[in-house]
Amino acid sequence: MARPRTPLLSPDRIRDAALTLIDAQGLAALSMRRLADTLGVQPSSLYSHYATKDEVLDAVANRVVREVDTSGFARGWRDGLLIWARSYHSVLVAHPNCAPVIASGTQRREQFLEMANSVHGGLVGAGWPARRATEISGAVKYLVIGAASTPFGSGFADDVQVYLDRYPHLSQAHRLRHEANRIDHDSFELGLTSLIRGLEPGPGQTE
Amino acid sequence: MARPRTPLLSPDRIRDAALTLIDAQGLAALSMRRLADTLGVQPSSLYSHYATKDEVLDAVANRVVREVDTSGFARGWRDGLLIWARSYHSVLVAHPNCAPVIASGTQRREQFLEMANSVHGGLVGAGWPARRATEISGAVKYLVIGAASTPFGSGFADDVQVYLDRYPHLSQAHRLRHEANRIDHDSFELGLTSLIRGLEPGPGQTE
DNA sequence: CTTGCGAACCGAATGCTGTTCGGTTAATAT
DNA sequence: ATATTAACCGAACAGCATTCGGTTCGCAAG
Repeated sequence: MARPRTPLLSPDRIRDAALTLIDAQGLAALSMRRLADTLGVQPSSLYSHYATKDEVLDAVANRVVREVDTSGFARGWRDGLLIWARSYHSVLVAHPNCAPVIASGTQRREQFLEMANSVHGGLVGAGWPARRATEISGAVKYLVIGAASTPFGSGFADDVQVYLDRYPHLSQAHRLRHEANRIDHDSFELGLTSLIRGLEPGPGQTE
Repeated sequence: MARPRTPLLSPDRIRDAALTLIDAQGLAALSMRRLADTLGVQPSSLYSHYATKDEVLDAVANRVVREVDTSGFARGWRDGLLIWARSYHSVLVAHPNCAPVIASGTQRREQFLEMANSVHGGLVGAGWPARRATEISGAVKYLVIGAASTPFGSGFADDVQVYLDRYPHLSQAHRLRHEANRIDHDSFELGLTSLIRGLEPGPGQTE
Protein backbone atom coordinates (compact mmCIF):
# COMPACT_ATOMS: atom_id res chain seq x y z
CA MET A 1 0.00 0.00 0.00
CA ALA A 2 1.10 3.53 -0.63
CA ARG A 3 -0.92 6.58 0.23
CA PRO A 4 -4.54 5.56 0.84
CA ARG A 5 -7.47 7.43 -0.72
CA THR A 6 -8.83 8.42 2.64
CA PRO A 7 -6.33 8.68 5.47
CA LEU A 8 -6.24 5.74 7.84
CA LEU A 9 -4.72 7.74 10.63
CA SER A 10 -5.04 11.04 12.36
CA PRO A 11 -3.39 12.42 15.50
CA ASP A 12 -6.66 12.03 17.40
CA ARG A 13 -7.23 8.46 16.26
CA ILE A 14 -3.72 7.51 17.26
CA ARG A 15 -4.00 9.28 20.60
CA ASP A 16 -7.30 7.63 21.40
CA ALA A 17 -6.02 4.21 20.43
CA ALA A 18 -3.01 4.74 22.66
CA LEU A 19 -5.21 5.68 25.60
CA THR A 20 -7.43 2.66 25.03
CA LEU A 21 -4.40 0.42 24.88
CA ILE A 22 -2.92 1.89 28.05
CA ASP A 23 -6.22 1.60 29.90
CA ALA A 24 -6.72 -1.98 28.83
CA GLN A 25 -3.22 -3.43 28.94
CA GLY A 26 -1.12 -1.10 30.99
CA LEU A 27 1.46 1.50 30.20
CA ALA A 28 4.18 -1.03 29.44
CA ALA A 29 1.99 -2.60 26.78
CA LEU A 30 2.06 0.56 24.72
CA SER A 31 4.63 0.18 22.00
CA MET A 32 4.60 1.80 18.61
CA ARG A 33 4.35 -1.63 17.04
CA ARG A 34 1.34 -2.69 19.08
CA LEU A 35 -0.24 0.70 18.63
CA ALA A 36 0.20 0.39 14.88
CA ASP A 37 -1.25 -3.12 15.00
CA THR A 38 -4.46 -2.01 16.65
CA LEU A 39 -4.78 0.65 13.98
CA GLY A 40 -4.11 -1.77 11.16
CA VAL A 41 -0.99 0.02 10.06
CA GLN A 42 2.77 -0.29 10.00
CA PRO A 43 4.74 1.23 12.90
CA SER A 44 6.60 3.69 10.74
CA SER A 45 3.32 5.22 9.57
CA LEU A 46 2.70 6.63 13.01
CA TYR A 47 5.64 8.95 12.56
CA SER A 48 3.74 10.87 9.93
CA HIS A 49 1.56 12.16 12.76
CA TYR A 50 3.78 12.18 15.83
CA ALA A 51 7.50 12.75 15.84
CA THR A 52 8.16 10.48 18.81
CA LYS A 53 6.43 8.15 21.21
CA ASP A 54 6.77 10.82 23.88
CA GLU A 55 4.62 13.11 21.80
CA VAL A 56 1.96 10.45 21.70
CA LEU A 57 2.12 10.21 25.47
CA ASP A 58 1.90 13.99 25.78
CA ALA A 59 -1.23 13.91 23.66
CA VAL A 60 -2.68 11.18 25.86
CA ALA A 61 -1.87 13.19 28.97
CA ASN A 62 -3.49 16.29 27.56
CA ARG A 63 -6.53 14.27 26.59
CA VAL A 64 -6.92 12.93 30.10
CA VAL A 65 -6.29 16.19 31.92
CA ARG A 66 -8.73 17.99 29.66
CA GLU A 67 -11.54 16.37 31.65
CA VAL A 68 -10.54 18.02 34.91
CA ASP A 69 -13.05 20.55 36.23
CA THR A 70 -11.66 23.86 37.42
CA SER A 71 -14.91 25.76 37.33
CA GLY A 72 -15.61 25.55 41.04
CA PHE A 73 -13.74 28.69 42.04
CA ALA A 74 -16.81 30.72 41.23
CA ARG A 75 -18.20 29.34 44.49
CA GLY A 76 -15.22 30.40 46.60
CA TRP A 77 -11.72 29.07 46.88
CA ARG A 78 -12.56 26.24 49.25
CA ASP A 79 -15.19 24.79 46.96
CA GLY A 80 -12.96 25.51 44.02
CA LEU A 81 -10.10 23.53 45.50
CA LEU A 82 -12.37 20.68 46.56
CA ILE A 83 -14.04 20.37 43.19
CA TRP A 84 -10.76 20.65 41.32
CA ALA A 85 -8.97 18.10 43.47
CA ARG A 86 -11.83 15.59 43.43
CA SER A 87 -12.27 15.96 39.72
CA TYR A 88 -8.54 15.55 39.07
CA HIS A 89 -8.45 12.57 41.37
CA SER A 90 -11.42 10.84 39.79
CA VAL A 91 -10.01 11.36 36.31
CA LEU A 92 -6.81 9.64 37.36
CA VAL A 93 -8.74 6.86 39.05
CA ALA A 94 -10.53 6.34 35.75
CA HIS A 95 -7.16 6.00 33.98
CA PRO A 96 -4.85 4.59 36.63
CA ASN A 97 -2.33 3.31 34.12
CA CYS A 98 -1.78 6.85 32.94
CA ALA A 99 -0.73 8.06 36.37
CA PRO A 100 3.01 7.77 35.74
CA VAL A 101 2.65 9.70 32.51
CA ILE A 102 0.72 12.46 34.21
CA ALA A 103 3.02 12.53 37.21
CA SER A 104 6.29 12.64 35.35
CA GLY A 105 4.96 15.00 32.75
CA THR A 106 6.75 18.19 32.17
CA GLN A 107 4.88 21.36 32.87
CA ARG A 108 5.18 22.03 29.20
CA ARG A 109 1.91 20.41 28.23
CA GLU A 110 -0.88 22.74 27.32
CA GLN A 111 -3.76 21.28 29.26
CA PHE A 112 -1.62 21.26 32.38
CA LEU A 113 -0.81 24.92 32.01
CA GLU A 114 -4.45 25.65 31.36
CA MET A 115 -5.41 23.84 34.54
CA ALA A 116 -2.67 25.41 36.64
CA ASN A 117 -3.61 28.81 35.33
CA SER A 118 -7.26 28.38 36.29
CA VAL A 119 -6.47 27.15 39.77
CA HIS A 120 -3.92 29.83 40.41
CA GLY A 121 -6.31 32.47 39.15
CA GLY A 122 -9.08 31.15 41.33
CA LEU A 123 -6.96 31.35 44.45
CA VAL A 124 -5.52 34.76 43.70
CA GLY A 125 -8.98 36.01 42.87
CA ALA A 126 -10.14 34.91 46.29
CA GLY A 127 -7.47 36.97 47.96
CA TRP A 128 -4.53 34.67 48.39
CA PRO A 129 -1.14 36.19 47.63
CA ALA A 130 0.38 34.81 44.46
CA ARG A 131 3.16 32.97 46.22
CA ARG A 132 0.77 31.37 48.67
CA ALA A 133 -1.56 30.42 45.85
CA THR A 134 1.29 28.61 44.15
CA GLU A 135 2.06 26.68 47.30
CA ILE A 136 -1.55 25.76 47.96
CA SER A 137 -2.19 24.50 44.46
CA GLY A 138 1.13 22.68 44.59
CA ALA A 139 0.28 20.95 47.85
CA VAL A 140 -3.12 19.83 46.59
CA LYS A 141 -1.57 18.65 43.36
CA TYR A 142 0.93 16.59 45.34
CA LEU A 143 -1.93 14.92 47.14
CA VAL A 144 -3.74 14.08 43.92
CA ILE A 145 -0.67 12.81 42.12
CA GLY A 146 0.49 10.83 45.12
CA ALA A 147 -2.89 9.19 45.52
CA ALA A 148 -2.88 8.18 41.88
CA SER A 149 0.73 6.98 41.92
CA THR A 150 0.79 4.70 44.92
CA PRO A 151 -2.62 3.21 45.44
CA PHE A 152 -3.04 0.70 48.19
CA GLY A 153 -4.91 -1.44 45.77
CA SER A 154 -1.96 -2.33 43.61
CA GLY A 155 0.85 -4.09 45.17
CA PHE A 156 0.30 -6.15 48.23
CA ALA A 157 1.37 -9.69 47.76
CA ASP A 158 -1.48 -12.09 47.41
CA ASP A 159 -0.47 -14.28 50.29
CA VAL A 160 -1.32 -11.87 53.05
CA GLN A 161 -0.56 -14.33 55.81
CA VAL A 162 3.12 -13.93 55.14
CA TYR A 163 3.21 -10.49 56.69
CA LEU A 164 1.09 -10.99 59.73
CA ASP A 165 3.74 -12.01 62.20
CA ARG A 166 6.54 -9.90 60.80
CA TYR A 167 4.64 -6.64 60.69
CA PRO A 168 2.12 -6.84 63.51
CA HIS A 169 0.80 -3.32 63.21
CA LEU A 170 -0.16 -3.85 59.59
CA SER A 171 -2.44 -6.78 60.17
CA GLN A 172 -5.54 -4.62 60.39
CA ALA A 173 -4.72 -2.76 57.24
CA HIS A 174 -3.93 -5.88 55.34
CA ARG A 175 -7.17 -7.55 56.17
CA LEU A 176 -8.75 -4.88 54.07
CA ARG A 177 -6.97 -5.62 50.85
CA HIS A 178 -10.23 -6.24 49.07
CA GLU A 179 -11.35 -2.86 50.32
CA ALA A 180 -8.30 -1.22 48.88
CA ASN A 181 -10.26 1.11 46.68
CA ARG A 182 -12.25 2.38 49.61
CA ILE A 183 -9.06 2.92 51.63
CA ASP A 184 -7.53 4.83 48.77
CA HIS A 185 -10.57 6.99 48.40
CA ASP A 186 -10.97 7.64 52.13
CA SER A 187 -7.28 8.44 52.54
CA PHE A 188 -7.44 10.94 49.76
CA GLU A 189 -10.60 12.53 51.10
CA LEU A 190 -9.17 12.74 54.59
CA GLY A 191 -6.00 14.31 53.29
CA LEU A 192 -7.82 16.77 51.11
CA THR A 193 -10.37 17.95 53.66
CA SER A 194 -7.80 18.09 56.43
CA LEU A 195 -5.36 20.05 54.30
CA ILE A 196 -7.97 22.62 53.33
CA ARG A 197 -9.30 22.86 56.87
CA GLY A 198 -5.79 23.33 58.17
CA LEU A 199 -4.95 26.22 55.89
CA GLU A 200 -4.67 29.29 58.02
CA PRO A 201 -5.73 31.92 58.37
CA GLY A 202 -7.34 32.17 54.96
CA PRO A 203 -7.27 35.15 52.71
CA GLY A 204 -8.58 38.29 54.27
CA GLN A 205 -10.55 40.12 51.63
CA THR A 206 -12.76 37.94 49.48
CA GLU A 207 -14.23 34.75 50.88
CA MET B 1 37.48 -14.88 31.68
CA ALA B 2 35.77 -17.63 33.51
CA ARG B 3 35.14 -17.61 37.21
CA PRO B 4 37.45 -15.09 38.89
CA ARG B 5 39.48 -15.91 41.98
CA THR B 6 37.71 -13.33 44.04
CA PRO B 7 34.18 -12.43 42.98
CA LEU B 8 33.86 -9.21 41.02
CA LEU B 9 30.23 -8.76 41.89
CA SER B 10 27.87 -8.97 44.80
CA PRO B 11 24.22 -7.98 45.14
CA ASP B 12 25.21 -4.97 47.21
CA ARG B 13 27.87 -3.82 44.78
CA ILE B 14 25.43 -4.08 41.89
CA ARG B 15 22.68 -2.32 43.80
CA ASP B 16 24.96 0.53 44.82
CA ALA B 17 26.29 0.93 41.30
CA ALA B 18 22.72 1.06 40.02
CA LEU B 19 21.80 3.76 42.51
CA THR B 20 24.88 5.77 41.61
CA LEU B 21 24.07 5.47 37.95
CA ILE B 22 20.45 6.51 38.48
CA ASP B 23 21.45 9.45 40.63
CA ALA B 24 24.01 10.64 38.13
CA GLN B 25 22.41 9.93 34.78
CA GLY B 26 18.72 9.41 35.43
CA LEU B 27 16.47 6.42 35.59
CA ALA B 28 16.37 5.94 31.83
CA ALA B 29 20.15 5.63 31.76
CA LEU B 30 20.03 2.49 33.85
CA SER B 31 20.33 -0.49 31.57
CA MET B 32 21.83 -3.83 32.36
CA ARG B 33 24.48 -3.15 29.74
CA ARG B 34 25.55 0.16 31.18
CA LEU B 35 25.34 -1.19 34.69
CA ALA B 36 27.60 -4.05 33.69
CA ASP B 37 29.96 -1.61 32.03
CA THR B 38 30.44 0.48 35.14
CA LEU B 39 31.19 -2.73 37.01
CA GLY B 40 33.66 -3.95 34.40
CA VAL B 41 31.63 -7.00 33.58
CA GLN B 42 29.41 -8.51 30.91
CA PRO B 43 25.65 -7.91 31.16
CA SER B 44 24.81 -11.57 31.55
CA SER B 45 26.95 -11.79 34.65
CA LEU B 46 24.51 -9.62 36.55
CA TYR B 47 21.95 -12.37 36.35
CA SER B 48 24.00 -14.48 38.70
CA HIS B 49 22.98 -12.05 41.41
CA TYR B 50 19.59 -10.68 40.37
CA ALA B 51 17.00 -12.55 38.38
CA THR B 52 15.69 -9.47 36.60
CA LYS B 53 16.24 -5.77 36.27
CA ASP B 54 13.13 -5.22 38.36
CA GLU B 55 14.82 -7.01 41.23
CA VAL B 56 17.73 -4.62 40.96
CA LEU B 57 15.30 -1.72 41.14
CA ASP B 58 13.59 -3.26 44.15
CA ALA B 59 16.94 -3.47 45.86
CA VAL B 60 17.63 0.16 45.04
CA ALA B 61 14.24 1.18 46.37
CA ASN B 62 14.81 -0.72 49.59
CA ARG B 63 18.21 0.85 49.95
CA VAL B 64 16.78 4.33 49.61
CA VAL B 65 13.79 3.83 51.86
CA ARG B 66 15.98 2.29 54.53
CA GLU B 67 17.17 5.81 55.36
CA VAL B 68 13.71 7.05 56.33
CA ASP B 69 13.34 7.92 60.00
CA THR B 70 10.24 6.58 61.74
CA SER B 71 11.52 7.00 65.26
CA GLY B 72 9.65 10.22 66.00
CA PHE B 73 6.46 8.63 67.28
CA ALA B 74 8.01 8.37 70.70
CA ARG B 75 7.39 12.11 70.93
CA GLY B 76 3.70 11.90 70.06
CA TRP B 77 1.91 11.23 66.83
CA ARG B 78 2.14 14.79 65.49
CA ASP B 79 5.91 14.90 65.84
CA GLY B 80 6.09 11.35 64.60
CA LEU B 81 4.21 12.19 61.44
CA LEU B 82 6.20 15.36 60.88
CA ILE B 83 9.55 13.70 61.33
CA TRP B 84 8.59 10.74 59.20
CA ALA B 85 7.18 12.82 56.38
CA ARG B 86 10.09 15.25 56.33
CA SER B 87 12.61 12.46 56.46
CA TYR B 88 10.87 10.53 53.70
CA HIS B 89 10.63 13.70 51.64
CA SER B 90 14.25 14.65 52.07
CA VAL B 91 15.39 11.15 51.16
CA LEU B 92 13.47 11.40 47.91
CA VAL B 93 14.80 14.88 47.26
CA ALA B 94 18.28 13.43 47.64
CA HIS B 95 17.46 10.79 45.02
CA PRO B 96 14.92 12.48 42.77
CA ASN B 97 15.53 10.12 39.86
CA CYS B 98 14.41 7.25 42.05
CA ALA B 99 11.00 8.78 42.69
CA PRO B 100 9.19 6.84 39.96
CA VAL B 101 10.66 3.61 41.26
CA ILE B 102 9.55 4.36 44.79
CA ALA B 103 6.14 5.61 43.69
CA SER B 104 5.23 2.75 41.45
CA GLY B 105 6.70 0.18 43.73
CA THR B 106 4.56 -2.60 44.94
CA GLN B 107 3.89 -2.76 48.63
CA ARG B 108 5.77 -6.00 48.55
CA ARG B 109 9.18 -4.56 49.32
CA GLU B 110 10.51 -5.20 52.76
CA GLN B 111 11.70 -1.77 53.75
CA PHE B 112 8.36 -0.31 52.71
CA LEU B 113 6.47 -2.72 54.89
CA GLU B 114 8.84 -2.00 57.72
CA MET B 115 8.20 1.70 57.37
CA ALA B 116 4.45 1.34 57.01
CA ASN B 117 4.39 -0.91 60.03
CA SER B 118 6.25 1.61 62.18
CA VAL B 119 4.04 4.50 61.16
CA HIS B 120 0.85 2.56 61.61
CA GLY B 121 2.02 1.34 64.99
CA GLY B 122 2.93 4.86 66.03
CA LEU B 123 -0.51 6.19 65.18
CA VAL B 124 -2.41 3.34 66.75
CA GLY B 125 -0.24 3.59 69.83
CA ALA B 126 -1.24 7.23 70.12
CA GLY B 127 -4.88 6.33 70.16
CA TRP B 128 -6.01 6.51 66.57
CA PRO B 129 -8.32 3.71 65.46
CA ALA B 130 -6.63 1.32 63.06
CA ARG B 131 -8.70 2.34 60.07
CA ARG B 132 -8.08 6.03 60.69
CA ALA B 133 -4.38 5.36 61.18
CA THR B 134 -4.27 3.72 57.77
CA GLU B 135 -5.95 6.70 56.17
CA ILE B 136 -3.71 9.22 57.89
CA SER B 137 -0.51 7.48 56.94
CA GLY B 138 -1.88 7.02 53.44
CA ALA B 139 -2.69 10.69 53.06
CA VAL B 140 0.73 11.77 54.27
CA LYS B 141 2.36 9.23 52.00
CA TYR B 142 0.42 10.65 49.07
CA LEU B 143 1.77 14.08 49.86
CA VAL B 144 5.36 12.84 50.03
CA ILE B 145 5.14 10.77 46.88
CA GLY B 146 3.35 13.48 44.98
CA ALA B 147 5.92 16.06 45.97
CA ALA B 148 8.70 13.80 44.78
CA SER B 149 6.95 12.83 41.56
CA THR B 150 5.96 16.18 40.14
CA PRO B 151 8.43 18.80 41.25
CA PHE B 152 8.02 22.29 39.95
CA GLY B 153 11.69 22.31 39.24
CA SER B 154 11.56 19.87 36.39
CA GLY B 155 9.61 20.70 33.41
CA PHE B 156 8.87 24.26 32.58
CA ALA B 157 10.02 25.20 29.16
CA ASP B 158 13.05 27.39 29.15
CA ASP B 159 11.49 30.17 27.17
CA VAL B 160 9.18 31.44 29.86
CA GLN B 161 7.99 34.38 27.86
CA VAL B 162 5.95 32.07 25.71
CA TYR B 163 3.42 31.50 28.45
CA LEU B 164 3.00 34.95 29.81
CA ASP B 165 0.16 36.15 27.62
CA ARG B 166 -1.58 32.84 27.22
CA TYR B 167 -1.73 31.97 30.90
CA PRO B 168 -1.89 35.31 32.69
CA HIS B 169 -2.37 33.92 36.17
CA LEU B 170 0.79 31.89 35.96
CA SER B 171 3.13 34.73 35.30
CA GLN B 172 3.94 35.19 38.97
CA ALA B 173 4.65 31.53 39.45
CA HIS B 174 6.75 31.30 36.35
CA ARG B 175 8.98 34.14 37.27
CA LEU B 176 10.14 31.95 40.10
CA ARG B 177 11.45 29.12 37.98
CA HIS B 178 14.91 29.55 39.39
CA GLU B 179 13.40 29.28 42.83
CA ALA B 180 11.70 26.03 41.96
CA ASN B 181 13.35 24.10 44.75
CA ARG B 182 12.14 26.57 47.31
CA ILE B 183 8.61 26.44 45.90
CA ASP B 184 8.65 22.68 46.04
CA HIS B 185 9.84 22.69 49.59
CA ASP B 186 7.41 25.34 50.76
CA SER B 187 4.48 23.67 49.03
CA PHE B 188 5.29 20.41 50.70
CA GLU B 189 5.71 22.04 54.10
CA LEU B 190 2.46 23.94 53.73
CA GLY B 191 0.62 20.79 52.73
CA LEU B 192 2.11 18.74 55.52
CA THR B 193 1.55 21.19 58.35
CA SER B 194 -1.92 22.10 57.11
CA LEU B 195 -2.92 18.49 56.78
CA ILE B 196 -1.78 17.63 60.27
CA ARG B 197 -3.33 20.76 61.71
CA GLY B 198 -6.58 19.98 59.96
CA LEU B 199 -6.90 16.46 61.35
CA GLU B 200 -9.81 16.44 63.72
CA PRO B 201 -10.58 15.86 66.39
CA GLY B 202 -7.46 13.91 67.24
CA PRO B 203 -7.36 10.71 69.17
CA GLY B 204 -8.95 10.96 72.56
CA GLN B 205 -6.80 8.94 74.86
CA THR B 206 -3.08 9.41 74.40
CA GLU B 207 -1.70 12.66 73.07
C1' DC C 1 43.86 -35.58 47.78
C1' DT C 2 40.83 -35.99 44.44
C1' DT C 3 36.38 -35.92 42.95
C1' DG C 4 32.09 -33.60 42.22
C1' DC C 5 29.21 -29.64 42.34
C1' DG C 6 27.61 -25.22 42.32
C1' DA C 7 28.83 -20.42 41.75
C1' DA C 8 30.60 -16.74 38.80
C1' DC C 9 31.67 -15.20 34.72
C1' DC C 10 31.78 -14.93 29.28
C1' DG C 11 29.99 -14.73 24.51
C1' DA C 12 26.58 -15.36 21.39
C1' DA C 13 21.93 -15.43 20.36
C1' DT C 14 16.70 -14.23 20.62
C1' DG C 15 12.99 -11.28 20.24
C1' DC C 16 11.68 -7.12 21.72
C1' DT C 17 12.03 -1.76 21.47
C1' DG C 18 11.98 3.32 19.20
C1' DT C 19 13.28 5.37 15.19
C1' DT C 20 15.06 6.28 10.32
C1' DC C 21 15.21 6.09 5.44
C1' DG C 22 14.11 5.35 0.62
C1' DG C 23 10.37 4.28 -2.18
C1' DT C 24 5.50 4.61 -3.84
C1' DT C 25 1.19 6.49 -4.47
C1' DA C 26 -2.64 9.91 -3.79
C1' DA C 27 -4.30 14.41 -2.87
C1' DT C 28 -3.64 19.21 -3.43
C1' DA C 29 -2.06 23.54 -5.05
C1' DT C 30 -0.34 26.09 -9.06
C1' DA D 1 -0.42 19.47 -16.56
C1' DT D 2 2.93 19.77 -13.20
C1' DA D 3 5.18 20.17 -8.84
C1' DT D 4 4.82 19.48 -4.05
C1' DT D 5 3.48 17.54 -0.08
C1' DA D 6 1.21 13.99 2.75
C1' DA D 7 0.47 9.22 4.00
C1' DC D 8 1.73 4.92 3.93
C1' DC D 9 5.08 0.55 3.44
C1' DG D 10 9.18 -2.37 4.12
C1' DA D 11 13.56 -2.95 5.53
C1' DA D 12 16.92 -1.66 8.39
C1' DC D 13 19.71 -0.09 12.80
C1' DA D 14 21.11 0.19 17.41
C1' DG D 15 19.93 -0.75 21.97
C1' DC D 16 17.08 -3.28 25.25
C1' DA D 17 16.25 -7.44 28.82
C1' DT D 18 16.96 -11.95 29.03
C1' DT D 19 18.60 -16.90 28.04
C1' DC D 20 21.71 -20.54 27.20
C1' DG D 21 25.81 -23.34 26.76
C1' DG D 22 30.42 -23.30 28.02
C1' DT D 23 34.53 -22.52 31.05
C1' DT D 24 36.84 -22.02 35.17
C1' DC D 25 37.18 -21.54 39.92
C1' DG D 26 36.19 -22.37 45.19
C1' DC D 27 34.75 -25.55 48.30
C1' DA D 28 33.05 -29.54 50.60
C1' DA D 29 32.67 -34.48 50.98
C1' DG D 30 34.70 -39.02 50.62
